[in-house]
Parts: sequence; C-alpha cells; structure tokens
Amino acid sequence: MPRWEQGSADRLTKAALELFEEQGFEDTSVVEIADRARVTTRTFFRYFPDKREVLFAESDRIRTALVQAILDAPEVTEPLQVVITALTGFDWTGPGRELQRRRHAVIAANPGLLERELIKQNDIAIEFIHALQRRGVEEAAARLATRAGMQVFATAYAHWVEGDDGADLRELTDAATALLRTLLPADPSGPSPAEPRSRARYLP
Amino acid sequence: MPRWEQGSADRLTKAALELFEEQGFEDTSVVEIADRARVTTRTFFRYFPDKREVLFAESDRIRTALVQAILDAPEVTEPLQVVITALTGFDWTGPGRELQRRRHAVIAANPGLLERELIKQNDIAIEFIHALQRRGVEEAAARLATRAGMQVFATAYAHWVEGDDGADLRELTDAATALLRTLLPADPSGPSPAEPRSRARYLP
DNA sequence: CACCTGATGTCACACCATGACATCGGGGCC
DNA sequence: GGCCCCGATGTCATGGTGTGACATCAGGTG
Repeated sequence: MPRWEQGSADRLTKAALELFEEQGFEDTSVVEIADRARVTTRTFFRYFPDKREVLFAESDRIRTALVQAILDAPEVTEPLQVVITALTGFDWTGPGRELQRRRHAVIAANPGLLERELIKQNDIAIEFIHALQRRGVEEAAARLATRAGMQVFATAYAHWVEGDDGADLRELTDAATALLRTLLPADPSGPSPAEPRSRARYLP
Repeated sequence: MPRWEQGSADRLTKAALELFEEQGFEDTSVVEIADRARVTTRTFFRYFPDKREVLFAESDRIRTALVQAILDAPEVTEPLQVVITALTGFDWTGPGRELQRRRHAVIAANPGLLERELIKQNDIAIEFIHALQRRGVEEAAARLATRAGMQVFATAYAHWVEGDDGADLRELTDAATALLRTLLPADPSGPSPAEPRSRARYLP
C-alpha cells in the first residue's frame, strides 16, 4: 500500500471521531462510519471488534508501556510508589494533544463510551496487580497498592489539568498521597476503641 | 394478578439464571429466556433494558441501602470509616444465600456480565462520593475515601469468604486498613528525597 | 353493561456482529 | 512476461438485540 495513503483503520478512527462529535455516539451507525471511510461495514469489524472499540485502539499500547514501567522499576521501590511513578512518568499526550482532547471529550459525552473506558482502566489495574505480584508483592498488597495508586494519580491528574498554576504532577501526587494518609486511622492506637489488633494476617 | 402466581419479572430472572447456567450467557438468546418464562421478548425488554440487566435487578435496592447507611452515619465519623461501616453492615445474603451464590457464579463465568458488575460497582462508588460530599467531605477526600474503603472491604471480604477460620469481617477490614497504611510513605519524612512538601493543597 | 387501565402480544424495523465465500491487486518466482 | 500466492477488501446471508406503534385481553369500577 502506498505510503501517502492512510490505512483503513486510521480512516475509520478519524471518521468515527468526526461523526461522534457531529451527531453523538448512539446516533451514529457503523454504516455511516464505514461510508465516510470509504470501506464496508465488514471491513470495520475486521479492524475493531465492536463499535465502541474504534476510539480505544491506543489502549493496548498504553497498557503495555505502563506494565513495562512497573516491571522495570528499581527493585527496592515500594509498591505504591512503583504504581504512581509508572503513571506520572508516562507521556499522556500520545498522538497529538489536540486529537487526544477531542477523543476524550467524545468519550466523556457518551455513557456507553465511558463504560468502555472504565473497563479499560480495570484491565490496566488487573495487569498492574499481576506485575506487582511478579515483583514479589503479595496479592492483597498488590491490589491495594494498585487501586490506591491509580486513585491517587487520578486525583492529582484532575487537579493538574484544571489547575491554573503550573504545579508539578509529582508534587500533586505527593499531596494526594498525604491526603489519603490523613484518611486512615492513626497507626498504633486509633480513634476506634483501642482493641489491640489481632495478628495481622496480611503483614509479611 | 393472583398472589400465588409469580410476576413476569421473577419468572424471567429465574429462567435466565437457569439457562445461563445450562448453556452460558452468550449462547442464550433473549427468545429462549422469554419462552421459558412464557412471555414474548417484547415483554422481556419491558422489564429489563437489556439482556445483561436481568441478573442485576437487586442492584438498585443494594445501592440505595448503602447510600442511606452513609448518610445516616454519626456525624463525627471519619469518611473512610463511614464507607467501611456501611459495607460491612450490609446484609449481603439478600434473597436467599443459595440463589445469591448461583447468581454470582454465573456472573463470574461470563466476561460480559463481569463488565456489568464493574459498572454497577462504579455506580455505587459515584453515589458514595456524592453522599460523602453531602456530609461535608471535600471532593478529593471523598473520592479517595470511597475507593480506598471499597478496596479495603473487597480485600477483607475475599479473605472472609475463602478463610477457613471464622474471622470477624470487621477485624479483617481493620487488618486490610493496616496493610494499606504500611503501603503509604511515612508521614513527616518519608523514604523519598526529603524535599519539604509544598503547601498541601488538599489539606483543610 | 360500558369504560378505563395496565399488562402483554403482534408486527415491522433498524442496527450490531459474524461466517462463508468471492474478488482484486501487488510482489515474488520461474 | 506470465503465473501464482496472499493479504486486504467486498458481497451475501443470517442470527441476535433493542424499540416504536398499535392491537388485544382481563380485571376492576362507575
């Protein structure tokens, strides 16, 4: 195929993004997308397993890169820091900031696509947990570190994109981590009735 | 309608559960479910917005009860404890332990239903966050407390159902909370390069 | 009895998704 | 050059999902 010609997958993604912006996700049929990309619907489904997936082609690349970052982290690093560092170290601009913004806006505007985004995030979390376990982290700790780390990052990221001041993303994650710590009861004797903890089943 | 006769919705749910057990979710059509329940597919879609939802009718009741538990918690309670207490205080056996077990087994065996379960949990999380905010908790804290609390509960619950010893669910959540605390860097000076924190944007 | 109302059935239709097979065009090999 | 192979795409047929419009039927009520 000549290099100057976009592949069908790219044309389909572009067409879908445009149509979703123009008339919404639900009111756009696969036929319309395929027509605009000058292919048949059969070709659409050869490239994407279903209609929603057309906006999530990058997802695989992102997930793989993040998991690799976790596996590559220095051995001594604490699991929560491993997760947060992987997330903050990733280049989220991807294939162009503007395209990324449009894609995100379309997803945010459509419940169906939001669901798919949630699934994708969950897939990433699952692989994070496995990656941490491969680093020797025990399962319960891996689950907690992953979910907490992703939520901490989400909190920081939200403040980062909407923040007026050019705060550093790392500093924001530190602040979010600190906030999370304030939510946990103090360690030796908490506000709860000072029952001494029964043997901590999950501690190493 | 005579009292001794089950309503269509109940018959549909029962039929669907049986068929999903017998031949799987994907290989069961709405037509089959409707036939076994002695109604038409049109009636199926009057009671359930889509095929998956047939196993999640209880979801609304559960979500409502949990949110109410959060709103009813004593005013002084810390947000994380509010979430955990709401979850541990709920009667998860619902409409019969055996039915609940079958339903859960079917969901666990089908990716499509697992996705829906994830969505439902997310819906619950969103309402938890709103409920906490109504209690005066700031948004970032509400998000972190909700996600952390749900994950802590999930960790404890998993150990509870698979545990041989009859450990108390409350003790298990305490243990999981303690584990989460060990994952966070120590508060005043952590293992990270001792950069003094810039003003903590999220602290009260 | 006539009427109303809620639940259900009937019919038609659009869309999503996939299997089976045909076609077409370019690159390599003799 | 001519042939063949193969990957990408098109064509056709089909099954399942989900919804709107309207008909029907039963029970309760005046």
